[in-house]
Amino acid sequence: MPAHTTPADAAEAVERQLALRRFLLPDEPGPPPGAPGTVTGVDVAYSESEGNGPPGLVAAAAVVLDAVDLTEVDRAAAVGPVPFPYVPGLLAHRELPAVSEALAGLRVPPGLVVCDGYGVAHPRRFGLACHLGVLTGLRTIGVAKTPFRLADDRSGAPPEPPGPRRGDHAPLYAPPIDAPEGTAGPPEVVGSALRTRAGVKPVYVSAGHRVGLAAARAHTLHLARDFRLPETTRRADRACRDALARARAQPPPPRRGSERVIGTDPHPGGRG
DNA sequence: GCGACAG
DNA sequence: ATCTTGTCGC
Repeated sequence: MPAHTTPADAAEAVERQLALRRFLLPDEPGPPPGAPGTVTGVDVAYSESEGNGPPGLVAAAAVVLDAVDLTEVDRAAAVGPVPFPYVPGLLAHRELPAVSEALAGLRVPPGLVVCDGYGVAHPRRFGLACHLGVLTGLRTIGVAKTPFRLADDRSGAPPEPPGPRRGDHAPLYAPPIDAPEGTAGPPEVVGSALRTRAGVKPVYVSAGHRVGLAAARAHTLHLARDFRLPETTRRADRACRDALARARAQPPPPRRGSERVIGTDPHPGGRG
């Protein structure tokens, strides 16, 4: 699989998604939650691009946990200039260059990768979790903190909330994609609003690469036993913030190719 | 045309 | 995501 190159604009970014989507693999029986192995969390943090001051930076971190006791096994980070503007539906092009770099820096197999965002619960069924999976070949799932407007109607109505108990879940629907010609079939289930803790807002789970929705939910529940978010996401969030803080304190070293800077593509382009 | 819109 | 004041609770 070719390395992710930064699209010149939104149209090109969408084309890239549609092309890569062909390589997305379906559910496959992987290690069940808690089975011996590793599970990895990835996340990114940004620094403000203050006019003529500091350039916009994106720091990514990958934290590997022991799948049995959730203790940390390894971690890696990467920092580089923000390669693409924030556009709903195109998040992968903004975050994945740094995330891939961080994953490449790990010394142990990542196992299942838990992303902070969506998988197939996406306008084109190719959220960042799917994108990362296709790029790396790793098994991935997406766990987002807020709902995405995928409603089959324009009411703007949020997803139906899941039941009140931990483990309760409700379907996330989206209009059919790949509809031949106005063949607007029934809405499809693309994810789940999952209650990981009683009395707390749900998280939004969707399948990524080589992992189905049921397995994605099961893993999420296992990783989010004591908190609303998966332990993987919590650790990665902390790690990328730390990495960003270190990068800001120690600006880019002289050009000697020692510290690899990534995403050097200028011309981010804009929206439509 | 206008609003909504993962992180 | 990031920026912020303030409040509640262990």
